[in-house]
Amino acid sequence: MENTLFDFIAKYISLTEEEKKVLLSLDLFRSVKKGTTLLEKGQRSKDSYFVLKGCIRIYYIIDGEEKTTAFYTEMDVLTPHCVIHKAPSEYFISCVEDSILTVSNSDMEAEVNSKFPKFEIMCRMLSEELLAKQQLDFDEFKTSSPEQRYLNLLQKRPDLLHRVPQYQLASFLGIKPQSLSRLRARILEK
Amino acid sequence: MENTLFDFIAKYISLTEEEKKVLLSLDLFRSVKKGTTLLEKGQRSKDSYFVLKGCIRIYYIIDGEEKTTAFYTEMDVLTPHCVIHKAPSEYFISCVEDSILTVSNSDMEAEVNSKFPKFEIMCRMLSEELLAKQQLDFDEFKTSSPEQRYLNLLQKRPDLLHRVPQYQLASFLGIKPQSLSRLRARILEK
DNA sequence: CTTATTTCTTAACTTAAGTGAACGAGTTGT
DNA sequence: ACAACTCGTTCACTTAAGTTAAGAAATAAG
Repeated sequence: MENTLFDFIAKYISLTEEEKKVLLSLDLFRSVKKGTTLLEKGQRSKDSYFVLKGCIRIYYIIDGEEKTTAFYTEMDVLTPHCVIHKAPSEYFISCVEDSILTVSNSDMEAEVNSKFPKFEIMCRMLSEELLAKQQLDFDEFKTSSPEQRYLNLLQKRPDLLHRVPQYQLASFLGIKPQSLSRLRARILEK
Repeated sequence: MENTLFDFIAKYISLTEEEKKVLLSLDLFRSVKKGTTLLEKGQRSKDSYFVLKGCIRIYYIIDGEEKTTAFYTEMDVLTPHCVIHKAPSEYFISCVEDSILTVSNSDMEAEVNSKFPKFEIMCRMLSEELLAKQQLDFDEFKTSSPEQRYLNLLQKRPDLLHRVPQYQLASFLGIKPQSLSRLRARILEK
């Protein structure tokens, strides 16, 4: 479990044993049950998440309807908008499966970053990388139809289709659950 | 012009006169004519852009059709995906209007960052902020209809509607130019 | 095990976006 | 000044997503 975290970090910087100890002393690991709400709309949380195992999602409630816009699975990092912009959260975060996460708050991160410039560098690299990747995802979404998006998801994150309820997948693809059902039936006919 | 840049930087860190001189000595400013292509698909560029004046866009060519997915105007920063991932670019970048930009390459940035940790911090803050903001934009796109997206753009970036050709706006909104025309006519009837 | 609740699918109908084509306005180039 | 081209709009038609509703299947609760 610790190793999953250290392997992830190793993609960006190399840590000494000392530094690893410091990290572990922060007591970051959390087990979270399926269905748990990690962040509510309106809250001013400072917590960021790294998924070691399991799956969490971002969702909105718009006109009384749940709209899931993002899923985070193994090795994904999620820093909520409200943490960065110090404003009440526009969305909810909840646990799709029983999960193991690291939870770190921004004050703590600021302290670690100032003590170990390495971490600052890692954070910069990571967020630059995520920004560029998300840009591509957004572009792909804009330039394709719901059916193409579904087929694309089938290629890129096939696990999601089984791990996650259809109605959450539907809004993730920007459509209604009924449309997703129909779309899948249409594809099978071919 | 230099002041626009320094004002932007001042939102994140404070610079000494010395540091400002170093920045200016890098000769970052460029004037670019409307229609100029800054980045071509397939290129392995290392250049990032900051828009002081004017407008640039990202576009793809898919099945022979131009698909514009993003516009960058005054005070916007653009680091192309290929710079971060060191891979050939998937998209083009071109100048929508005569523009004034700063152009900086990633080697230079790495050097500045290592000499002035302040810059490293600024880059981290900036990309975290952009990532969180883009996440919200993406969410809003997913959860709304083309018409809602258009009305939303009318609120948030009304200037774009006049600065940019309709067919580019259409793909930016995820639809065809004909649909945008129709949609606007529909709104006017109300 | 049975009941209740949630989730998924199907269907009929409505609405809006995609498609192909035509036309006029504006621009560019010769 | 004229032809060529680009861009925006409109129209008729096709296709797919939204909506409303009902029923089947799977899950959770008693």
